[in-house]
Amino acid sequence: MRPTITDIAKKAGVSKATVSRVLNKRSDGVGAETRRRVERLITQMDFEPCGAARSLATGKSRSIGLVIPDIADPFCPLLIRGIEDALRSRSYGLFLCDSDQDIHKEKENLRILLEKRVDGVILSSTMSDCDSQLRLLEKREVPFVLLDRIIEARPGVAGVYADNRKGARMAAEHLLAGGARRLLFINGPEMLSVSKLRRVGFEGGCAAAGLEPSSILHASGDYSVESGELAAGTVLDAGGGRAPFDAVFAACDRMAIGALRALKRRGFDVPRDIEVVGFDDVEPAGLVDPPLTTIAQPAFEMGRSGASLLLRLIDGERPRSRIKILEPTLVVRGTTRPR
Amino acid sequence: MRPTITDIAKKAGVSKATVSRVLNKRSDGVGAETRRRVERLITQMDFEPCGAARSLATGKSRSIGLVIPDIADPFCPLLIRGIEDALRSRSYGLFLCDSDQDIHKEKENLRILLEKRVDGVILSSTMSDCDSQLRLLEKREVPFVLLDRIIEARPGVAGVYADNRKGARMAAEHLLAGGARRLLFINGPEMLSVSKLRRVGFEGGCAAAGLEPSSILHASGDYSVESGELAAGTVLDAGGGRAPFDAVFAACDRMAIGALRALKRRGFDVPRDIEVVGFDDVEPAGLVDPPLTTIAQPAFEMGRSGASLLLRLIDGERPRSRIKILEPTLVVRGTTRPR
DNA sequence: CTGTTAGCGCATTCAG
DNA sequence: CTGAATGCGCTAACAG
Repeated sequence: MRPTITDIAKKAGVSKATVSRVLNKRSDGVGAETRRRVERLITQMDFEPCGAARSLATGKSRSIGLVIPDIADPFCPLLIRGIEDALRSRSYGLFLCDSDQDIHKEKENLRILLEKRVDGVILSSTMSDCDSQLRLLEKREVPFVLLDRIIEARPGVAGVYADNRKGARMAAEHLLAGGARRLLFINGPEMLSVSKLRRVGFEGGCAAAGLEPSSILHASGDYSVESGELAAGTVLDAGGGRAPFDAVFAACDRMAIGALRALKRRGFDVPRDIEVVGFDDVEPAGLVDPPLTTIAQPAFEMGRSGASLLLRLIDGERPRSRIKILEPTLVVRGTTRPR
Repeated sequence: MRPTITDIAKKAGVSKATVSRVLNKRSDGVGAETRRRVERLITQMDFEPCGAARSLATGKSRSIGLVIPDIADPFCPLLIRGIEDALRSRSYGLFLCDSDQDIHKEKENLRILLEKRVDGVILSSTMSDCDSQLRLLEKREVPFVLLDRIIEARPGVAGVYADNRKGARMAAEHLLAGGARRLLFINGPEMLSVSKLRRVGFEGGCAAAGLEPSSILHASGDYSVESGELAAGTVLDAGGGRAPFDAVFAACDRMAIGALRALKRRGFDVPRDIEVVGFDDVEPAGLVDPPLTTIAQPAFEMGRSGASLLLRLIDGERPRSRIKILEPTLVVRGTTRPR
């Protein structure tokens, strides 16, 4: 059987309370000699305190939950890395839930997390226009922070995001600076705040440069490579032999990679004939040929600061700024010409 | 405050025991009328049982732990998908731990999981020649299954793997069938069982075709793109203008992609001049140009069956076969010529 | 500095 | 079919 605090106490000839004290590293209340004796026993029997019992007694579980839309998205691992980095020092556990882009599974996952009595939740939601998940969390008074994805009905809640508007604007500016005037914009599902913001930013960037936003060609995909290829391919094929655009901006790298493929398959030279810019800067972006010029999101940092914000909320702090906007950066690679 | 079983019991005018019975869906012991009343209250107050209390009372936590070497490896998400798939139906929680390729962090993670009192552990270990982690688990009698990575000192423990030897042999056969005779083999760290097996398989495949294994050029990397590029580049540059090999097999896709890049940068035409085969079949493999021919591992299935095997062990079953070997498949894409 | 006591929320006997 | 009692392992007052 696993040793319990009682076993240790007996063997050490002290009370459970004393063992508990050394376990929790309380500096006061235990004599140096006693402490050493107990500590020795603890490592000797290699006793590990029962999290469940602790949790029951203290009301905190020392674990948090992470709910993400799709772990297969290469953006996620970076977030998780950042989260783990922030958690490690505090030795918190991380419950991972993939909601598979399904709002029902998302709620179901949240329920499970509540049962597990996680101390807090990091939520990267599948939907922008639904806040019933949040009500659940609030009702239970479980601290949470939104990551990457905004929930529009709740502008004030804690969250960490990239500046999507700005990033998209940077993409527009970069393309325009290269001389492109006929643009194709492949956006993700508009039910995601992220998509909307990127559209607004991109159109804004164009407008600022005197380009009629209505002149922009629009297409949309679901953030997959295939959808990007399909979107670009469709527009291309509708245009007969000549391409109806000379640059494309896709709202994520995967779709940009799809577009790149569509272009190459039809014999266009990227970046000479047509330029391509993506968004995210996930691993595959640097691997395709030519390597993708893209707007990089600081994913690791996003995860890290999201988790540390959550930890602060859990600790009962009331940080002045509960919302953190991270700066995207333009990473120029091979799908745009040198300026 | 969160409602407890006691609150429900009071409001329903029954005892806690009765509420507990309906909570656990015990078919016997509760009248239909009473049951309905309690159920209504439960959803009305939307009460969720406290996992910690349950765990303490029953000795099981309804959650398992997953320890992986590096979540940034694109192979992981697929595993996790499979695991979640198997877990979902049983509504188990999943604790995720990334050990960052560090055996000490791996043990540390295991400790945390033990404290959390997970019902079982899925371990994809960072090292092949170390089994002290396993002793910890065994001492605590926590069921576990190994995933993807073998621990050599423990041939008998439960695990799910791909047939690495066979996969590598298939790679050799494919390359040889294409007429290649001068081979470069870029392997991963030999401290990983997976690497050893792939080497044995590859050399075996060559030998079977009458190719002296000693004639194979060897290089090694750490499973990263950069290391693959470096390895291939070094051999290439040592060979002067002409390549000292006409085909390369890398022990993982990332290194193969790196090799591909090294080749292209030096002006070699893949697959005309030199052929390349990878291993894993992760997402980037299909994205590079030309798309990578590779040996696919059934990662999702690996995760799924690993998790369901673990679940069976947790349930106290003694499955006849505690080891499952999955079949790899050859995926022919663009880095090898048509046969 | 240390021990005693009383729960935390639930499952599980055992009675009725 | 239902209730009362007990304990899971630990922490947190409160005494001494």
